[in-house]
Amino acid sequence: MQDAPDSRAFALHDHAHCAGDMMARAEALSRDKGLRLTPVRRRTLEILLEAHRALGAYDVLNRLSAEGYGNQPPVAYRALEFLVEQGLAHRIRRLNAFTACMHPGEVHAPAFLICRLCDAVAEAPAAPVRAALDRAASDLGFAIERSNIEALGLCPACQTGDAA
Amino acid sequence: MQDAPDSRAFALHDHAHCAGDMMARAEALSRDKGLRLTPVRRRTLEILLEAHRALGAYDVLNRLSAEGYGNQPPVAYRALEFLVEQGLAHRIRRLNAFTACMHPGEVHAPAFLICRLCDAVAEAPAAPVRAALDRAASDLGFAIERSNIEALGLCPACQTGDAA
DNA sequence: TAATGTATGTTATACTATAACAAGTCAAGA
DNA sequence: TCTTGACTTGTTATAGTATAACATACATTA
Repeated sequence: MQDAPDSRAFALHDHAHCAGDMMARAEALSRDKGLRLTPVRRRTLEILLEAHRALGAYDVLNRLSAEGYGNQPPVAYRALEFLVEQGLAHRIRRLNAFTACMHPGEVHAPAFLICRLCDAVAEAPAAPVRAALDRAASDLGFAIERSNIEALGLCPACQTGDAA
Repeated sequence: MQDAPDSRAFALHDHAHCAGDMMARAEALSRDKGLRLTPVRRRTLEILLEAHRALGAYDVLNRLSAEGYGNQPPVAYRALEFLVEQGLAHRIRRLNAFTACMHPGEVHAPAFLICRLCDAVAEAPAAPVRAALDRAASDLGFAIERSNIEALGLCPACQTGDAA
């Protein structure tokens, strides 16, 4: 969980800018919704944005505790849970990890594309996927509240030099 | 992980029959592919079919060891891994659990509908979902090898008496 | 400022999963 | 038949993930 390339949408871009932008959006969102984006929570989100890849709860915890926050699991889990509930982060179950949301505030049902070689995680737009899923569910009379759509495979970069 | 109603497709049906049918298909599949459906593996599949819901690895392990098989985690994990690889069972990541596949042999990319009240798990046909996911992935140049599509919500039964 | 709800910190423990090695099984070829 | 090699099972040990429960601190509002 410590070493993976800095790639999220499998494309080069300006980290500092996208991270700053996300933080600004998170601030605005919290203000609007009357949420408390406390120091631990804010810092947790920053950590996810800086890492720019999926981090395990204990990775986050290590960083938090190194900065003077609590050093027990619930500290990280609670902050992460808050972020996920508010749509500021996502949980990648396949990796037992968390990642900052790249489209906070927007209604979206993301699909995650996980490269099995480099561990990069991309948040793909998945409105059509979610629509198809809703249809499949309603055919069975099931009402979806939340969904996890995750795919494992090879990112563009790893397909070319495909060693596996 | 011990108490949940016997429901998979949110519909009444003949367990004994569907379980027997699945075992027969598993046998045939193994013969055809030259696989070794050993006693532990066979029994593990039967356990999943009998439970008729998602079971944790340790639930399976308890049952196996009660019947004289090994009582250490790898025993269950290996049998379950085999079944998943052969398409005879599925792993439900959201529940850290496993469930027998209801369509072994057929090519299918299932979506799992998980009721948050009664924990029932349905394997929904999801070809259109998978197709949409493939499209979203290929737009980003990502090649999907395996996918997990899971949704949390309310099953038909729990929607009516909705206590939550 | 007292009361109330929320957030954080801590202790302890529960749950999930795998690495590594030993021993047994089985089938194919020497 | 014997042996080899691949595979399966069993076991020990440990790693990794997650939450319950309680105590303390903070913030908001009555």
